[in-house]
Amino acid sequence: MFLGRFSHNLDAKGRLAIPAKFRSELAEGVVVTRGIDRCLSVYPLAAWQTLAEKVSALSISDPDARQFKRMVFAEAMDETLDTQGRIVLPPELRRYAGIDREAVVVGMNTYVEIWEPGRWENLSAAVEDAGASIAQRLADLI
Amino acid sequence: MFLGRFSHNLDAKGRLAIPAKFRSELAEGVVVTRGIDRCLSVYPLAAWQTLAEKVSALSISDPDARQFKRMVFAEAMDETLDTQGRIVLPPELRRYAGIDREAVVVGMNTYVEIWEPGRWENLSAAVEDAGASIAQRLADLI
DNA sequence: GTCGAAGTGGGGATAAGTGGGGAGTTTGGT
DNA sequence: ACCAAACTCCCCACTTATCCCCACTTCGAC
Repeated sequence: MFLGRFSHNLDAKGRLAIPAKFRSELAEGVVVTRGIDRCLSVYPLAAWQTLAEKVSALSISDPDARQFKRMVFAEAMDETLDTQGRIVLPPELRRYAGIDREAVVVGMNTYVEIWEPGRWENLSAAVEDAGASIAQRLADLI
Repeated sequence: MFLGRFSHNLDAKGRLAIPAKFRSELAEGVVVTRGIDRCLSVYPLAAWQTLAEKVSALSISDPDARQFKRMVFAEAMDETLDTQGRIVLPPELRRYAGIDREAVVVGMNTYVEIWEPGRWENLSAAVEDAGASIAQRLADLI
């Protein structure tokens, strides 16, 4: 269960410290890949594997499905936390998310998202204004 | 589990270094053959055998199936990694994929694809804007 | 204030990618 | 049958990147 928001810095080698609270659930390994809205998604290994099976099972004869498959697997990286609880963000993924030195690490219950601070600011500001209506729309789900 | 995208160079002898992360899963031997969309496919030996059975079982009376069968088996090469973790790409397969000096090695979860860099660029540029929808589709699978 | 845990930063050992030399085999021609 | 050319495969060497480890700093708790 990943909860909370943390601001951490990348070092010169592109390493990002994972919040200590998250580490035990990610100790088996993680998969980092592109997320929605230009963030990065970090999945615990077990969660990724169920996801990967579904993607792998897609028809090979459908060109769209082939392309989808390629992007999912080619842009994903599997890693393990280093002894300090950090992961390396490869340059391609940093570019995709616009992350330079600072990053926001966000718990999303079953997985973790990583954001460029400015982008995170914009989105959460937008949500605050629209908060009432969004909440109203989604309240029925509870 | 093959994940990620790597740019490697062929040497003058047509050898290609397999990313170190992939080697343990390919140590038993590999089969290199023509892939879809003018790339090359590299299968671990065990995965190839199950694939070969399926292709073998295709109807011999269907002309398309016969032709597919020929393409798969006639152009396939079985190899083992050399002591440096490299494989040789035979000239016919290089010509098929348009590979000269550089190549992109792509993890596809259960197997590996090898691309000419320009061709890979084109394909990924085509879906670059679709990146968000890919992530969306991925999210829906969770 | 002190202690401990967490975040941050860098040095050095180790492995990976790349390139080339050379022994042993095969191939094809004379 | 012999030789020469081509090929394969193993080994060595160099450069670069990766990872592990150690050390400093900051922050919160007691």
